[in-house]
Amino acid sequence: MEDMSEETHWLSTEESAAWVRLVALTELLPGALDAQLLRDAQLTHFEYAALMALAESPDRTMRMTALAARTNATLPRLSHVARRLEERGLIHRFPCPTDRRATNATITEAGMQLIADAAPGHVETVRANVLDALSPEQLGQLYEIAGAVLTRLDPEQRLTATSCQFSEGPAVARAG
Amino acid sequence: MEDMSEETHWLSTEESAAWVRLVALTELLPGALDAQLLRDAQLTHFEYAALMALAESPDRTMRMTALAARTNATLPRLSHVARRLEERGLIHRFPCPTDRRATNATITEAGMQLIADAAPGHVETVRANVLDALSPEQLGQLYEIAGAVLTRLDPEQRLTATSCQFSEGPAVARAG
DNA sequence: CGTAATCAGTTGTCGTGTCAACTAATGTGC
DNA sequence: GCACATTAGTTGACACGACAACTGATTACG
Repeated sequence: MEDMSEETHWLSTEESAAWVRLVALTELLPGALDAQLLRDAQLTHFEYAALMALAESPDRTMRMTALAARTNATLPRLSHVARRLEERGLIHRFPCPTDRRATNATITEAGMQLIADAAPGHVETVRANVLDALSPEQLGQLYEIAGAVLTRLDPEQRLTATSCQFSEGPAVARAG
Repeated sequence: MEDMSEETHWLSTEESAAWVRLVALTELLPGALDAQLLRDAQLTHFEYAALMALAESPDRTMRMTALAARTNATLPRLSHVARRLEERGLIHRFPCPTDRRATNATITEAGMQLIADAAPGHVETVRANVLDALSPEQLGQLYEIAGAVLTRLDPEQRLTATSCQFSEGPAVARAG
């Protein structure tokens, strides 16, 4: 019963079982992250990630386009989010001196303070919902598996090209 | 340097690396699924999953509340989606005979036809973006890892209590 | 029983993301 | 150098999901 190059290659029992769980995971995890951050810092996980990206950048500043790539956002989405964050005083936007089309965004002191305050609770949520459930071996397996999948989903590695986010002495905690 | 039960236990390098990749995965995968299904069947992945759940149910019928739990939707969300699907003739809603508060939803023949047509492309997308990147060992590891995490995120196993979705002779293909 | 509490579902409002259109600046080719 | 294409970013209109308020039916209880 080989494929005729038109017949669908349906999922095996093992494939289907793993897939169902992965879908459930991707369905539930974002909501859990958003819920905690919204409750404790009035930030979506996306806003938190954007502020983190700025906080970890040289001069705490990034071009809008670079920040959009880093956070997997479209430019219009980032523009809307940036306007709201700026209205809250968490970031500041100013024209790029070298390219007058471009806009730079900087995280403010208030923004640094907010994510510094929010980071511990966020880390705790990550541990409680994910990391604490995994053995050290599984942590490494997850790293490999997610990396393999991201080769397909994110070939240019826009999202994962990052200086470590919470490891060791966190830049945010120091800065706060 | 033990915790004082108030100090944040920051992520290790390994934890941070795995976490960043998992976040990227959960960020990118839903968009990839939605993009293919919207292009080929004008369905979001959520709508597709809801129709699939109906198709696999006895009598192709489910209570709204049960369908909401099965798809991790709030009832208002499902109500809106159901109205749109009904307007497109893909499902049919009618009052439950035994409980006059309740509403039952049935997938129509047109709905069955649509997901039968959409399923091969969807399976192909799942393979191309995820399964083909993993070894058989990794598939099993993913199953275990996602299961462990879901113990935290979905203790009642609402999302994963499912008859296998695409395995073997798929009910949808038979029915279409 | 009859009243209160709960449950099932729908509807309206609002916040957020997507898409298309637009402005403005930079690069390209002849 | 001057059109033309491309790039960076913003804005407005629309679609979808969350939350709250609401209707109507069922259950709990005294």
